[in-house]
Amino acid sequence: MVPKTRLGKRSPLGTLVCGSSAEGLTETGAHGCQDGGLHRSKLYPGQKVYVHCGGQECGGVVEQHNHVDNEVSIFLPQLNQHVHRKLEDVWTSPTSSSTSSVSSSIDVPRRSVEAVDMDEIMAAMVLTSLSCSPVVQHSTQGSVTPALCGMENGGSELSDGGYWSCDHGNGSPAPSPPIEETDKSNPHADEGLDMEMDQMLFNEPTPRKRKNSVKVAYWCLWPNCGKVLTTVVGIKRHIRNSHLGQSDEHSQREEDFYYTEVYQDFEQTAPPGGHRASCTSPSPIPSQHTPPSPSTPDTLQPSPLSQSAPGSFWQVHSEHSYQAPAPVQVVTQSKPVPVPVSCHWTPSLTVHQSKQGSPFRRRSVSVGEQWLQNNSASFRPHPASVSPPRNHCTSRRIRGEAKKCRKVYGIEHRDQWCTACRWKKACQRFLD
DNA sequence: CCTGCCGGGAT
DNA sequence: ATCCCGGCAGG
Ligand SMILES: [Zn+2]
Repeated sequence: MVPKTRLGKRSPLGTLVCGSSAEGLTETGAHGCQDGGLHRSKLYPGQKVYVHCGGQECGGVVEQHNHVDNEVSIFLPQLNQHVHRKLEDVWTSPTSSSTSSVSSSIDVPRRSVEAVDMDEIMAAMVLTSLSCSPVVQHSTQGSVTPALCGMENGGSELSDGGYWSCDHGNGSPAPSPPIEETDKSNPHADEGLDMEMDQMLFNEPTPRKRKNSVKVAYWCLWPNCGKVLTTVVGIKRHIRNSHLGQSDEHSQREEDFYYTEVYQDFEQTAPPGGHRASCTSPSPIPSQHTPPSPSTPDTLQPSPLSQSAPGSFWQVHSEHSYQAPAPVQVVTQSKPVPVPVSCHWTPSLTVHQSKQGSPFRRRSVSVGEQWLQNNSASFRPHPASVSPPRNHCTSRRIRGEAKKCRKVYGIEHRDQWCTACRWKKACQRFLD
C-alpha cells in the first residue's frame, strides 16, 4: 500500500515516494554465450576481473561469487554499477578478445597482493552497496524484469526499511541495518557484512532454489579430507576449523576455495519462473495487504460498520498491525501497476508477530507506539539523502471508502477512535 | 459543508 | 515518545 494519493500542495512526500530515477540501476547481463563445460573455479571478493558491458570491456572487482549458480556479482567502479555475470562471462585479464575466462585461469586460492589493495578500498563500498542490492534473487524468478527491480531502488542508496528478495522467513523481521552502513570505517565491518551477504546470497536463495528436486552437497577439497556436508555454512565451518585454523589470519572467504559443491539433481530443469512457492508473496497481488489474517474486514464481517466497535477480535488485531507504513518504501514503484510479483520486496511490514511481547491492552492503546515507530522511525532515516523532488506522481492516497473511526464512532466518542485517528493520522483500524 | 490525514508543533 | 491540531485534498 503505497501512500496512494494525497500529494497536493504538501507533496514533497509524494515526491520522494515515487522518485525513482533511472540511473544506478543494476545492469543485468542478458548474456547469451552458453558454452558449457568449464567452471567450478572460484573468484574471490575483491579480485579484479573484466566483463563485457555495453559492448566494451570493463574492469571491476568481484563482490561475490555465487558458485551455486556460477554467477558472479561484480562491481564496476567506472560505471559505478553492479552487474551479475555468469562465470564464463568473466575474465581475469583485460584481453578484450577471448581466452582466459576465469573459469580456466583462476589461480591460487589466496589473494594477490594488489587485490588486497582493491579490497580495502572497494570492499567497503562494494559490500555496502551490495547489501542493499535488490538483485539478489534470480533464477527461480525467471522472467523477473530485473531492470525494474534494479531501477527502483538503485537510484539512491537508501532502501531503508525493506528487504529485497525473499526474506519473509519468520526469523528476521528486522529489516537489517537500514540505510547504508554507518561503519564503513570499521575494518571489521567487512566481516559482518560478509556474513550478511553469505546469508543472503547463499543461505537464502540456495535452499530455495534447489528445493526438492536437487540434492546438493559440499565437498571439502582439502587434501585427504573429502568430507561432505550438506550446507555451505557447514562446510565452511568445517574448513575453517579443521583446516584453516581459527586464526583470523585467513580471510573469511578463503574457505570458499576449499570446497566444491556437488549436486545430483533429478530434473535439472528447474521450472523457470514456475513456482515461487517459498520465495515470493503467496498472493499474486503485488500490493502489500496486511498479511494473513483478517485484514479486510469484509471477508469476515458484513461490514466494518455492522459490528459495534469496541472489542471485536479482528479489530484488536488489525489495530495491532498498525497500518503498513507505506511511506517506508521510499523508493518503490510509484504506482501499483508495474509491480512484478517477482521482485517484490518485503517492506518492514513484518508487523505481524513481531515485537511487543506485551499483551495488548484491550484496544487502542498499545497502538500509538507502533504507529509512530512505523511511521517516523523507519521512515525517517534519510530525510536528506532521499532523492530530491521528482516527478509528481499523480497518485494520492485514494480515499478509501471505508469509514474511519471518526465516522464510525462519531466525534463525540473520540476516545474510541484508534490512536491514529485521534491524532489525525491515517486510520489504522479501518484500513482501506 | 465533512472526512481523512500530512506536516508540524508542543510537551 | 506522545499527543494535538492547522489546514489541505477530495468528496
Ligand atoms: Zn481509526
